[in-house]
Amino acid sequence: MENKTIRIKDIALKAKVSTGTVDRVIHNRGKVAEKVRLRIQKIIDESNYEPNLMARALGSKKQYRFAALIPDPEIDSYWQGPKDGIELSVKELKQYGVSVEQFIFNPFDVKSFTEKAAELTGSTPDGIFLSPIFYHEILPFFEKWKKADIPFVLFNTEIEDFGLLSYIGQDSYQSGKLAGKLMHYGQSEPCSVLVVHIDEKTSNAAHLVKKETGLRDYFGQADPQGQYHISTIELDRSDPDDFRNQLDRVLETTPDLKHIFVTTSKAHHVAAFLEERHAGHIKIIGYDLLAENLHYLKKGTIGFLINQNPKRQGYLGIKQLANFLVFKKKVPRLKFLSLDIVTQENLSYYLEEEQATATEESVA
Amino acid sequence: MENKTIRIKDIALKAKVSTGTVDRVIHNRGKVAEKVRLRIQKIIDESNYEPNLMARALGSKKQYRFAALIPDPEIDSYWQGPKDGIELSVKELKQYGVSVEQFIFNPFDVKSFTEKAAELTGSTPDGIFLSPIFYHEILPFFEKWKKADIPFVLFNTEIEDFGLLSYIGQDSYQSGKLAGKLMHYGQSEPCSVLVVHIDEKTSNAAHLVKKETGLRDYFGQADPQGQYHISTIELDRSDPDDFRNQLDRVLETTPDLKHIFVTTSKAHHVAAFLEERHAGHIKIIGYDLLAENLHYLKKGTIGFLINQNPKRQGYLGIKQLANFLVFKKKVPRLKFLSLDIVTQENLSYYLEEEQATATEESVA
DNA sequence: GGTTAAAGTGTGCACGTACACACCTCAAAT
DNA sequence: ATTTGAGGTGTGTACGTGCACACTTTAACC
Repeated sequence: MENKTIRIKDIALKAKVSTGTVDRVIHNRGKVAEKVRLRIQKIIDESNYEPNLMARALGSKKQYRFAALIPDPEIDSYWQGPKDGIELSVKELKQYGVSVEQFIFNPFDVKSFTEKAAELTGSTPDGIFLSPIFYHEILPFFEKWKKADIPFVLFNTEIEDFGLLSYIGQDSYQSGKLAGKLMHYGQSEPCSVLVVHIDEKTSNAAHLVKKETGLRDYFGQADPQGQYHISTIELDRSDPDDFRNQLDRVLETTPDLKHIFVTTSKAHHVAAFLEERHAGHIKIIGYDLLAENLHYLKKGTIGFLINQNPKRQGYLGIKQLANFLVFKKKVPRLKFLSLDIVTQENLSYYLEEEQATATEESVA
Repeated sequence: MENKTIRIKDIALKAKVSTGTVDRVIHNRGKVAEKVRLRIQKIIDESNYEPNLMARALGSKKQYRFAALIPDPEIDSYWQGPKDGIELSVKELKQYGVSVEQFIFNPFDVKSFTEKAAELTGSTPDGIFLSPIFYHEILPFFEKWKKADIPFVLFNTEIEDFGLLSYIGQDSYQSGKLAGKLMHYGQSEPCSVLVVHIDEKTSNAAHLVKKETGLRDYFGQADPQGQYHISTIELDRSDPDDFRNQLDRVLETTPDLKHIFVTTSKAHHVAAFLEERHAGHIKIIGYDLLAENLHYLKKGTIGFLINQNPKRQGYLGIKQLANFLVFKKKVPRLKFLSLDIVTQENLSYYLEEEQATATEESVA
């Protein structure tokens, strides 16, 4: 019934004014007599007018410059995903005048991070997209952006309300629980479980701690008698000897170790170690579809990988900014991506998805 | 560098013709001198011109009428997913002049199916989207559509090449393999496994057979000695007594039964039966996030559900038609959706996704 | 050489919105 | 009484493409 799309022209006709005046009311610019403004606004509301985004984009030559602050994929290949996602969304959005400047920093170098963040801030972008992997260092920048009224979207690492527009990523706690479930399912007798944090200090990476807590809480509920024994170690590959020694010690002292949960995307390092030690009875659950991880997933050393959808995070993040700034839509403050369980058997579909997202999506 | 988007006007300028002539070359309509056509085509190719879809949609008042042939969600709630997906995509595509007429049939009544299919054909739509759940009955329609040059997209149930534009759904064989993996993972000693087909005759539902074959092949590889014993039954709820009797017989004769694989979305019926019989040690793997299934997933009777993404199937199917007809893009003949493993722990994200797809997607 | 039709080409408007500019009105200041 | 300026309002063009229409050229025929 409401077949006819209502246009500015129709509103103008109804309100007995020109399209220009309606335009002024819609965009809240220029001068309009209060009486007329009210009359027009009422008609707009009642007719639930929806602007034609295509015509709008066509007529407007406004440019939106976004800035993205991401770690160097050359240094940690995990970050290739978000980067690809960003570039994919740009491809789709450039028709609407959106461009994204990337600021790449070294994830192992705080100075590089702050430098690039400062550089980004200096470029006065219209919107910002970043992974705040250095918690303490990023806070002052949040303040600045807030003052300058530049919306920013976080991804991958969640930080509670600091004036951010929205967060995109996983619920770390819940992913830990899921890892627990996967270990526990089908396990007929209790065993020991090891949690491994690699290459990131838990003091500055709250999401790793959340993952561990999730796992422990799962067993807390599923195994109230505490028959499963859970221990934790922090490893650092910068000292290869220490890396092996620590793991060796665990293997020796924990003969009934059956499962290892690696909270970062570096599960493959643990897998390589286990193969070396011929400990094929121990299964690993880790994160992310890095080529190195997939190698061990196919061999069975890694049982499951939880996909954090890095590409989708990048894609949706930029989309989110565009939805807010370009399309003036309301955006959810929290966007939790699904916790995809990846095994050898369903792997290919998640890899394919990485490539095929482009053609299927569409405006809204 | 390649910053400037190239327009028809630019091409016309370069080729020393008017925009009208370029338009004729692009759309292959009207008369153009061969020499000029080649000259223009060359410039188009070299400049990798991409038409501005917004301007195109704005200027064209062409309407696209699609038709969807789907089972009645009132009768089998699984089909609510595709229906929602269809309506979601329409919401996004109506700006481009796309509308979809739905033809709803009774999935348990062949006559209803053929009737609606005939009705649909009579409406001469520009594109067709359907789930060909009655294999034999749909073939003659394929012929008709092929002759009338109406592209059709299949979903949910795959049928090999019959002139279809593309298929959207899961790789059934692979999903059976995945079910095998999930059963086998962590299972420390061999056991018996039961495959259950409910409410669909395997003779007319090739995808159910594929699932079973996938499961059997998994164990064939993972358990070459054949220590796991796999049996199959076909159930029909239209005869409740027979339903129970058959299951009871299996329980009696198979004391080491640990896993049941239900190949349709009806796992909840088996779960209800198991609870009645207090057979909590048997775990079920089934398909799809129906409310009834979720009930038992949360209680643990159902261990995993494989999500077939019904909503996404509907969404992408219509999108696919639009990509082909409206945006003149090439579309893949096969679009396998991911095999999502759903448990109690990651359930909410797949449910949320059902709602939140709308705002995130965009043209391309 | 003139008529005719077909082949080939150019022009101009429409789509719905944004925005610059021109204009009109009326009161206050000169 | 004229100027000034601000408050209001309308008009027209641009955005890139699709498409109808009008126009020009070419060749063929009597």
